[in-house]
Amino acid sequence: MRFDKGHKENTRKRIIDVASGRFRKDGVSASGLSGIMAEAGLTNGAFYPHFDSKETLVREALSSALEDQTAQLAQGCEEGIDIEEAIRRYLNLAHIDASEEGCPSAALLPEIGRQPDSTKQAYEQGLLAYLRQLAALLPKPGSRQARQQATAIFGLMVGTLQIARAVSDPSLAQEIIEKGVQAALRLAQE
Amino acid sequence: MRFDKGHKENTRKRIIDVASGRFRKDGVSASGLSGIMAEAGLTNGAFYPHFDSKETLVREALSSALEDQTAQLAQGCEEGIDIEEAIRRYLNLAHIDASEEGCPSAALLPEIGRQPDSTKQAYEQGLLAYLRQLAALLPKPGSRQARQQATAIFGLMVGTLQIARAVSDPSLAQEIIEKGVQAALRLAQE
Amino acid sequence: MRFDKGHKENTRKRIIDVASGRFRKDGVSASGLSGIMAEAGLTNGAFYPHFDSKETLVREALSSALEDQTAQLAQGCEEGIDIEEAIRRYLNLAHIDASEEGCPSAALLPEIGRQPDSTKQAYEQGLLAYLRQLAALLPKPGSRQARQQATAIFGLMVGTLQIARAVSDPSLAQEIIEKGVQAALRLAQE
Amino acid sequence: MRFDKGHKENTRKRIIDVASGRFRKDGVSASGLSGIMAEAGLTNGAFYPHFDSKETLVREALSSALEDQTAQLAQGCEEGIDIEEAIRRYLNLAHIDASEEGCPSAALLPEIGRQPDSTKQAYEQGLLAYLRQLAALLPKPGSRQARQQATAIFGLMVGTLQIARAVSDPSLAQEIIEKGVQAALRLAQE
DNA sequence: ACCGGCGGGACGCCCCGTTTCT
DNA sequence: AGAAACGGGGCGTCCCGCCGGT
Repeated sequence: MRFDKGHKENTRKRIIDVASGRFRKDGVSASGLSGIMAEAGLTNGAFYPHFDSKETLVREALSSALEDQTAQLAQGCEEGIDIEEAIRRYLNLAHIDASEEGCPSAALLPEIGRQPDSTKQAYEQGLLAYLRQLAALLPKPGSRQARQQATAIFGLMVGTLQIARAVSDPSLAQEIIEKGVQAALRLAQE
Repeated sequence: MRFDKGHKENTRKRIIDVASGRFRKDGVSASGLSGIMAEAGLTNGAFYPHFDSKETLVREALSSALEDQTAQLAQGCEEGIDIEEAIRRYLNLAHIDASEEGCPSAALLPEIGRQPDSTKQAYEQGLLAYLRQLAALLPKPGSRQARQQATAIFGLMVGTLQIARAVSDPSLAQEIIEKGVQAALRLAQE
Repeated sequence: MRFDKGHKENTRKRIIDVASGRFRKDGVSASGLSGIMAEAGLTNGAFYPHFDSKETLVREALSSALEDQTAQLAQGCEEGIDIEEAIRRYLNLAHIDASEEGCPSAALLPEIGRQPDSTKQAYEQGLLAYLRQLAALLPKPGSRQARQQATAIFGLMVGTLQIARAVSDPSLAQEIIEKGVQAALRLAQE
Repeated sequence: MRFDKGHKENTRKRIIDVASGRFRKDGVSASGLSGIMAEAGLTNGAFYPHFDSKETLVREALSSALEDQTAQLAQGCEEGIDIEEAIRRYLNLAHIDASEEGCPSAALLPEIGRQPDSTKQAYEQGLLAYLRQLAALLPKPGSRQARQQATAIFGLMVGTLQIARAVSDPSLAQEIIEKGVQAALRLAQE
């Protein structure tokens, strides 16, 4: 039946998931609501009962992507991975092409910087949660130093991944990735 | 005749300069040609005698911005700055807000990654020139190692600047910037 | 049972009241059903059990507003007002801004002229009732002449109020109103 | 040839003429730009080089219609018509159905009252010009009294025409019109 | 022949009136 | 009576080409 209890929540989540992927793949301003709704199996008219505006969807999709990312890392932690493994999972050739499911920061940071403050706040929250998780893998987990180390490592990984995505020569991209891994490890060993 | 020789070149350059600033400020897909042409003091119709399409303009504006950035760094080298000063000039509070005249990579990387290959090639060229210039400030200038170090440092700086731009709390931004400077220095000292 | 008998009637009346105000304030075609239902404390889905379509609501809301207007005038008659007082109550500065509760004719006449015949019939009915009430204040109440006089006086008042509402200079509006009062009195004195 | 000198002015005027008719026929908010542009033989994209927004078009179309109306009356004056003839030309059965080419005030007044101030100012200007022309037909042309008389007469005519348009019974409409003519004449004879 | 005025479609986000299923 | 979605249309703006004027 079409209108179960919880149906609306499911639909809403589906829209967010689709948007979250599209935004990362094509960018926010290049992603139209029609395309998102169509991929979610809905028509344009069904958007506004769920969200006030595209801006709201951006905020929610961003938060959702960041939460997923943090959850994935937490999952890794439970599997007992160390910081090196975390870095290698991020700076990974597969990650270059899978922007749709990849790091929202690497895919969207400059555009987030142009969003209204409410969106930036949502990003900030998600980012800090992720950094806490990342810091947990460092030598002195929980310390202020660890969080700052995590920040720098994350900055390096994001920039490196973006550069690797933006060059046209795949072997150059690979080289950049590898060098990024080494530098990240160095930043982690202190 | 009505138009001096070189008039067309000047016009073309003006368009590129304006576009270069707008793209960095608002992003490529969010910048309309009308706005660019208007800011350049021209009408829409004057665009196509100069460029095949928006894509071409993106390529040219990107190259232009990268050349400017490289030239600025070269200027710094002639002034005798060291790598620390170069890093501090890049990771600078002023740079957070001046995206219009700032680093095109920090402003546009994810979008460049979504451009056609010809644009990525143009970016790659400009990037490599910039990295050569940056490597010249490192301990063993010219070495392959220096270039790879430069790549990592640049990745870190780009990522750090973007993150600082995307958070809503200015003091957090400042903290991120500072920690980025220290990490970049560490990457440079080996 | 969940709903008192008469609950449906109450709800229906509430929708009509809200619509009646909104239509006069914003116009029919500029008033959306969602807004009306929201103001009535209901959801969109609750509309169609009460009315076939927006057109039906327009008809009912119009009749309702006209009846209110007639009732108000009847009330005035019982208070013993004369025609001059009736005119002054209508052509009143307060009436300029209170379109939401004011004369539906002044607020909606051109739009009524574009409605389907059924709506026009409803308007005609309400109008004639109002004019009968107005004619009762004239020298020869009940006579055919009185009704025609009332028609002319009402036309004058409606047009005058509309013009006063459409000019941007408040003092000009006031002047128009005053001159309208005098002209209406002259039409009444024969 | 398509791009003569003055071509743009012609196009602009054509859009205004079409809009002026549509607004009077269907109302402002019920008239879409697409329909207007299509009737003008153009596509949607051609609208914005001519006008900033629909609001601007409304203002221009309104002014244009008022000027036409004033010019028609001036033409009548040159033909030597008297005030009675002017009233009869306005309160005319043909005028009921020809709203597209008829009095913009009768067609649009309530909607004008809901427009932004700039539009109301444009209306006010056009209205005053028309009233001056109408006052020229009264006993003491040029006097302040004549202008105020003209205002009242115009209010009466506008209201009467609107009411005649809004009732569904044609014979009732005719009766209203006739009574309106007589009342207008009475207002003029003082 | 260069330049640019002007128009063409398509699509952006937003919201409408309406229907269907619970 | 509510919940949810539909399909279409609102205005605005996009990128781009067809032509005349200088």
